Amino acid sequence: MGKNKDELNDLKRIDELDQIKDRSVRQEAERAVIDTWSLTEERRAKLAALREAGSAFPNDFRRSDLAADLHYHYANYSGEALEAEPRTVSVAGRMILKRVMGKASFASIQDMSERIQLYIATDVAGADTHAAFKHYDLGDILGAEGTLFRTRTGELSVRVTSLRLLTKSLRPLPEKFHGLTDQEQKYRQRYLDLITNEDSRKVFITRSRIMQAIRECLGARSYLEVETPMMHPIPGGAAARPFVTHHNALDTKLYLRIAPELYLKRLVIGGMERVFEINRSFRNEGISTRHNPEFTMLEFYEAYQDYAYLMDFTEIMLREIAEKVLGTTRITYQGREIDLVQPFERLTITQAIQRFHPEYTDAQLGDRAFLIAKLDALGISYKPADGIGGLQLTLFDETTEHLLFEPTFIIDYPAEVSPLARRKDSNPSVTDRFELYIAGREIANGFSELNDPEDQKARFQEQARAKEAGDAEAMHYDADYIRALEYGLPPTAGEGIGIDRLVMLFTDSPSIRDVILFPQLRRED
RNA sequence: GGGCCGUUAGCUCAGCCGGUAGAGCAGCGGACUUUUAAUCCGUUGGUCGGCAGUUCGAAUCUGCCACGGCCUACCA
Repeated sequence: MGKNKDELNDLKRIDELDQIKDRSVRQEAERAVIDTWSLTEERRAKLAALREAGSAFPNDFRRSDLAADLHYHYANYSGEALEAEPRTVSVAGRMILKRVMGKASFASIQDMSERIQLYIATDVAGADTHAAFKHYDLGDILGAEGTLFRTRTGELSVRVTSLRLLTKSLRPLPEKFHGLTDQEQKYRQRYLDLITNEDSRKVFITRSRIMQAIRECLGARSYLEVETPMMHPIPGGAAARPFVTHHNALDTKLYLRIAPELYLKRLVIGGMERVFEINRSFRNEGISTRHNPEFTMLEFYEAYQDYAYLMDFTEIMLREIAEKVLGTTRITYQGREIDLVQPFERLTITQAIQRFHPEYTDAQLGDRAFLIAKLDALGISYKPADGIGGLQLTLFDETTEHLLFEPTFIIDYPAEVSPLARRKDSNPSVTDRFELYIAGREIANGFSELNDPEDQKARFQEQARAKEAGDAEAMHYDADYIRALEYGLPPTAGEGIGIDRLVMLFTDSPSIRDVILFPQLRRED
């Protein structure tokens, strides 16, 4: 970057100046350093003056109202009504617009809810207050007391009687009209993005409401929210490469969890028949517009239910969230509309492939040699050891997944790629499992849980063999989990929902970084 | 990891076929008592991402590097 020199950098450079022996070169360099400071210099001087005068960072101002509450509450009050019966309020927030005139000025301050306009007139607030105000800078945190009124254009405003500078801002804000547009800076300095871009603020408010709606939805059905370890001695519950760390006192290797699944099922064994967890999982894989190394997942488990129930429930939950958060089940994503009120289609992997590629026959999709030839021809890589199911899934992932814009459950995943899912009674080579796709992306993954400890043991052993053979994403053998299963896991259905992707969908965000406050970026040096 | 695009004032951006840097906002000084991206007058501010090369001369052309964005590959 280099263009955003912070104070530390400047100090570093001043330090470096001492190394410069040649006097004229040094003077030149000193001037350069001071230039980078010039924009904050003025503000630092103002802060110094505040310190001289007494309390530069007061903490005794209390506000009576939030901007949005005032706008809402007085929406129907005319200017006359407000003048007839003056309402005294105190408001506080960051000054984001400033319009100074000779003897009266306007400022817009922004609090957590919204903006409200201040009117600072010499004849009401006093000449001293107005004079002081003129020296306040955009970005300063102000506290104001006054009475409500309406301006000529009808905007609800506070006619200020007293005004205080609560926190001096030393750095200038991004340009007021365009705001901050540089993507990198939006992510790195999210606070600036939040100050200047209302859209961005709204995304994170929506995110918070989605979390709340999920908790309400599950809470209403007697689910217990729990927190299980994020540091795992044996990573499990998903096929993914983990992050590795080390515990000093225990002198042991620990992994950041790739999924909470195995711990949550231990809890079901323990009698918590309905549990859920919303928190981060970590996968040591690529970063993209759809992947952040740490991502938020909801996982929930309910005893005495199966994957068919989960599909019904998922539809209900998504509708409930949409109604609560957006007030409608119709969402627009990147210009296309999705109505969650329609029942979601349910297709097997081969049905889905044939839906978009009718040229494939049942016989071809059931023929291993054909699938291999096709994948080779398409230049798609696959695991040579895979059976028909695995190859079908690879073909699906590469040719069909991204076309599933309408909410669609893909059902009956092959057992070989579903080591934790229960086998289908009518066909043990597939499982009672589904994945939900919306807007071409996997949003959820659920199944009837495998609760046969002996089958689970065999599947772990198979995974361990694959790991030996070099599959970095294959699962570890987890003896403790098998021991837990041997006590008896009731028949259970469990599901994981990628929260970040859900939020992307609900906020019409094209990138996962737009819905994560501080997405992982390369180090800034 | 691969492909494409980008990096110019604190912010948002111009800058042609190479001739040595511009606007708006912010800042500073001034005018203005209902503005709202306030307006008007004046003004400060730039190692043009870094390094090297071509050239009399590079923000501009070339190469390498750094960082970012988008697409792409594994995954949710």
